[in-house]
Amino acid sequence: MKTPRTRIQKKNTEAILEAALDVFSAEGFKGATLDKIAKRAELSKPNLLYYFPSKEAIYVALLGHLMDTWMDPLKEMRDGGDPVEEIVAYVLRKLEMSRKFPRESRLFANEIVRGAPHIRDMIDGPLSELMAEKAALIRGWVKAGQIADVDGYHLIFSIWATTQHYADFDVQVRGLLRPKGDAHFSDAAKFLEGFYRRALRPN
Amino acid sequence: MKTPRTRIQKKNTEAILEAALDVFSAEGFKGATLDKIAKRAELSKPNLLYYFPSKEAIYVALLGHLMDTWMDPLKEMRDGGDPVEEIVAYVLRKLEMSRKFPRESRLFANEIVRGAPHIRDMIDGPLSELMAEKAALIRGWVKAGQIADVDGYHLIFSIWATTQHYADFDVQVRGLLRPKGDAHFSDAAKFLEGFYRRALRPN
DNA sequence: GCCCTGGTTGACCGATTGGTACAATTTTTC
DNA sequence: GAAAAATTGTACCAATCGGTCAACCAGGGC
Repeated sequence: MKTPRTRIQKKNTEAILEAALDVFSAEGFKGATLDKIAKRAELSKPNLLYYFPSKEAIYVALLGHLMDTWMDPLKEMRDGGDPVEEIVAYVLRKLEMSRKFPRESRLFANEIVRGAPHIRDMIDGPLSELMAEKAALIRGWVKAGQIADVDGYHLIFSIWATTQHYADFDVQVRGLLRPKGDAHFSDAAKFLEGFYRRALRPN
Repeated sequence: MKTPRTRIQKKNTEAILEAALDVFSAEGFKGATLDKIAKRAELSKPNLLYYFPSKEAIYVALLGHLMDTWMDPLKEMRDGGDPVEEIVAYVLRKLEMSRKFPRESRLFANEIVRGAPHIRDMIDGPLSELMAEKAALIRGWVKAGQIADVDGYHLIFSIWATTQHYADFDVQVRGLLRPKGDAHFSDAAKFLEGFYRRALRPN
């Protein structure tokens, strides 16, 4: 279903993708069933397969749409003002993504844990290039003495890990922070901001 | 299968759990099948169900055995020498676990992402208590001015996230670090050690 | 030899699943 | 408003999966 031609097509494909995101992110690819997706989208199962050729096609459509928005925050980390603030801003942007799009984060996590069978070429291609570019940017900052001596790749890994943790391991975080209720995202922001600022401060 | 009574029982239950760890960690609970586990354990499917009452029982047995060893490194973080070194040592211990037991880490990640349906009581119980204890320990270090002002819970979350990332997202890490080959765990150790040391240094 | 207990298996079953056939219906187009 | 195209639900199929069952085997003690 590449170019929706009618209003009803657009509405239904959107409903399907929305429902599929719900189900796939909660149950994984194998755990999700077309019946569950159909029910949540308020469509019949054959109707799903009228808009998408297969279960896998729905999944791939979701992942494809996701990858771009997932890489955007990193693209915005540029050479400009204070490098430390630039990186901290990226951390907070990424954490905000975890807060606003936890389902997308879990879908992505699921795919990677399973060996990324559907997006391997994305990782080896566009993501790899973006990563190399930003790692080089960080290397430049290090050489200029503007931030502490860190490896760009592992710094970015640590940012991904710490921020996505709040989406992917949400149940654990909430379970352990229960007395504190629901305000843990702003606590996390405060912690990460201070943490990265101290760790990156030159000298 | 609580207490293996014969030699052959012990051998087979171990073979089953080993094979199940392989399959469950790679494909998730739903994605794993008894046939795959049986084949990898070189046993017949009914034979599996002679030793374990159900697929879920195998899974639960794995998780139960895992939780303890997973919490051990944190237990060892005690009040003693330099708090910064104590925390850094914990980070490296945890990273070493990711290197040596990636399947266990992925199994755990899978369970949590899915909402931890089988180990929720473990999280709300023993893990919660351990976490509270260690968070209090960290709070003490902060109040004594021995480490920077950080929240204990979020510090521990960040350690879990950064270290487990190398096991759970192994495919992505390897894909992006490809030119560097396989030695990325020692690079990660160096990065994390410097990172946490700088971020935790008092003042 | 014989038995007995632990261990093993091929054949099978019911439930679920992804996907299809097709007729019925609605919407668009002229 | 009728023909054409797009959309939708009912019934169904083949494959797969977790689990069962009755029969069978191994080998040590008598």
